[in-house]
Amino acid sequence: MAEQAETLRRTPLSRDRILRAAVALADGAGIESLSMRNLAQELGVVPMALYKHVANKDELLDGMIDVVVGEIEPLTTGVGWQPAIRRRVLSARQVLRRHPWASLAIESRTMATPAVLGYLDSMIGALRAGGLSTDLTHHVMHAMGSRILGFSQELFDASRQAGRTGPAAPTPPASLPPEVAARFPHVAEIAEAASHDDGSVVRQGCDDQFEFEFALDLLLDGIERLRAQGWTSAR
Amino acid sequence: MAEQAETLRRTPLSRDRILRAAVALADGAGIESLSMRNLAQELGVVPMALYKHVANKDELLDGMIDVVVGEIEPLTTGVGWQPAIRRRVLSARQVLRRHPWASLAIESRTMATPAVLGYLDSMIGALRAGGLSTDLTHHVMHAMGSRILGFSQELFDASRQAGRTGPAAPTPPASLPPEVAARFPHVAEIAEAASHDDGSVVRQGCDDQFEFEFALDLLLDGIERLRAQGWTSAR
DNA sequence: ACCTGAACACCGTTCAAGT
DNA sequence: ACCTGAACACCGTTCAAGT
Repeated sequence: MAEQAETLRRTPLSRDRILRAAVALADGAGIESLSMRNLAQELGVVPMALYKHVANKDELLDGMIDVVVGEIEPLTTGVGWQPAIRRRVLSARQVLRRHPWASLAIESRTMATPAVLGYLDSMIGALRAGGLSTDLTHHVMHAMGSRILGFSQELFDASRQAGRTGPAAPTPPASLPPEVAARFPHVAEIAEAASHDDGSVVRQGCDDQFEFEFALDLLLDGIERLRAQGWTSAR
Repeated sequence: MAEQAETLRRTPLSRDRILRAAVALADGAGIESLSMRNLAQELGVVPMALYKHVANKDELLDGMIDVVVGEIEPLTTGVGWQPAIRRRVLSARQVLRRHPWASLAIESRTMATPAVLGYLDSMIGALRAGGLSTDLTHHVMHAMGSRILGFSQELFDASRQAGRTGPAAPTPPASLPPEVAARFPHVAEIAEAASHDDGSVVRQGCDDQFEFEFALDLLLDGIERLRAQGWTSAR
């Protein structure tokens, strides 16, 4: 009877409630814990109940991606294209850091969800408004790749480790085991440099935010140079 | 008895034979068809036989990644750092196009396999030999991200669609459905431009190779400019 | 000591039976 | 008409039983 009371009090299932529970589950327990069965249990319903609101697991993932993309700040108006794009990409990055599973999910899905298209559309609009030709804008969107959505596909990305959550741990380069350092001397050299370049003795690893902004600005500055030169693909 | 003869003729299992069969299976049938059970069947052995040579499925994936990385051309010597890096990255790209499952596999694994470290080590060596400081080299490696291994994380990447194999189909931008075009006008505009910019009437989509090289050169040229300026992070 | 069939603890999803 | 338990066709991996 306590169960009956609980059932009565429980908010009825809805697509929205399912998506928010799924995002919370993936954030908290890792994407590998997100199964239809686990999610149903979390919501206190039978697994099959979910299928009334989402067609299948892929559609669930698409919906979760849309929730995440919806958390990204809108474009700032009244500034140049470069700071506007820069600010929004960095906002996207903050959002993706709150949902570490999302970047892999975005990559493995086909990517045609309305929220993602809307995001891309507004970014393209900002580039066009900044004076980039359709030609340049097109290639720029390709060149930015997933970085336009705030993630970078770094090869050593701690947040990518299965099930990890919370703020990323310092990345490997600092403090390589001696046998690894001997075998890969060039890796060891820059790891050494990275761990000392703030003068501190403590190992610090890499500053993810610095690295992201370095790459972002390398791209944005290069793009601005092409725009100013009137670059065209001239195919 | 025919079975017995077959058994006798059959090459004995080895880690190497397992890895090559796994790569062939993933190439041919898609990564989603790669299960320990399927792989064992392909090799004509019982699933448990695989566990004598690989500890588990993750180690199998690591081994497969090493096979793929081993196919990348060595660095060209006797040219500047920029053409040397450029050539090798483009070689890596060709390899990854033969193994469309590999980029996602690389991203989802932790990435500390010896073959990958060896590859990164030689790339770092080439940058250092080209006169980049350890400081700049470090940030450049982060900025290149997965592009140093030849893949780009584009948001619309046909080769990323589950199970797809062979050369990538032309990417979406050409020929958007009218209702999509109406809702996302900026996306439609550059899609339109892309499908017409060679003067042909036929839709062509995006030239993946062009886009990849555009982004690669945008980065490499920006890096060369920083090197020439004696850039330092000055943290 | 080696090998392997059966079993365990999971999946996503279908479908028929129950209300 | 709606809901759902059981079932189906899979997983990766453990483990004990058989040789």
